[in-house]
Amino acid sequence: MARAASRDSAGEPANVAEGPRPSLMYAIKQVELAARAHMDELVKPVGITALQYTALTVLRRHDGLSSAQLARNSFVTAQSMADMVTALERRGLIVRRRDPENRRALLISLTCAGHELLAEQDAAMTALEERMLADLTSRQRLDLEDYLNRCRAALSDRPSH
Amino acid sequence: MARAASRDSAGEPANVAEGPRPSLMYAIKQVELAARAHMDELVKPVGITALQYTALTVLRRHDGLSSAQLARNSFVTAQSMADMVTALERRGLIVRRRDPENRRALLISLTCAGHELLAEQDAAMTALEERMLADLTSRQRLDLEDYLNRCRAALSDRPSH
DNA sequence: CGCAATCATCAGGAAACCTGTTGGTCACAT
DNA sequence: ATGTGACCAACAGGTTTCCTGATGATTGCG
Repeated sequence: MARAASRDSAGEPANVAEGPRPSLMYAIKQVELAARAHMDELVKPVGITALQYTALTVLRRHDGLSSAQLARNSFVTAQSMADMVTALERRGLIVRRRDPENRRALLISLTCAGHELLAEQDAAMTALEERMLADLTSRQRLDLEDYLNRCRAALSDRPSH
Repeated sequence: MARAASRDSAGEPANVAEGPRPSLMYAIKQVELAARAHMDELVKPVGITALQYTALTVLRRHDGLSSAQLARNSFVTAQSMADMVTALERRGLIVRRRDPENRRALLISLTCAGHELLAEQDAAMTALEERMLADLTSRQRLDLEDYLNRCRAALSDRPSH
């Protein structure tokens, strides 16, 4: 394994040349990296990556998305998402069918196998999130989610008018 | 461009099959993805990626880290980090020298060019973070940082004892 | 009808990961 | 002092994820 952050570079070291530098974006990235590392270990036995798992959960919530919509949701190009979609399709976790109302698009749905795979992971993922939030009160968790949603909205494009 | 999340898959759509599913890890990931997309656009003219930029900022705060320490900080293997380190070295943004007290390790430092590159990006990065936090009060920003740090700590290895 | 926008996809390539292995160095306990 | 194990860097070889650029099919609209 040896993936976990050991003790050396953690904590607050000695030679910090402090400044009024962006710190919150870095804090978010650190939490995301740590969470993703744990997620990767959880889903590795199933043979998918944390990225693929996330895409599957998005499809569970929003059945019938197209590959292009999925790509925008993850801030990648349609070509990048196509790689992952074909991989998931080859594994039999999703199926695609022509949109009857828009013959350009292929709508993606989870297969039974896809639903089952997600269901098997739910408990572990909930436990992981619970571990992450263990130090926070219910009130603080709600606030955190609210703050994060506001950050996401603020970063949406559409600078003005 | 065309990288920004358009309006279709955003917002709260119709067919949400809601459940008590992990939501905060997903919220964090979404903010990180959005921030990274913006960062990538900012540093693209300089010819580095958001990942490389982040590594440089880590080195600015902690001069003299080894490649292995850097790897742990980013939750990747030493081999993965080696790719990026050699890229940054080839570009003249960092230098490596043998640790006099531990002849295994190579300590990494920013070059003048590396420091200058970071200095040029500081204003834009601060502006980006300000935009992200525009909707939050000072108090809420402090709370958000505190909550995130607690999440990161809770995800650190060392389950018990 | 023509034209721009959108979706999927092919081609080719770069970046960022990985496993596995080797050799050098260090700490520590036989 | 001699293992032995942990650590660091690096080489080899490979996969996944992402990119730009181009193509063809479809759609909506002026």
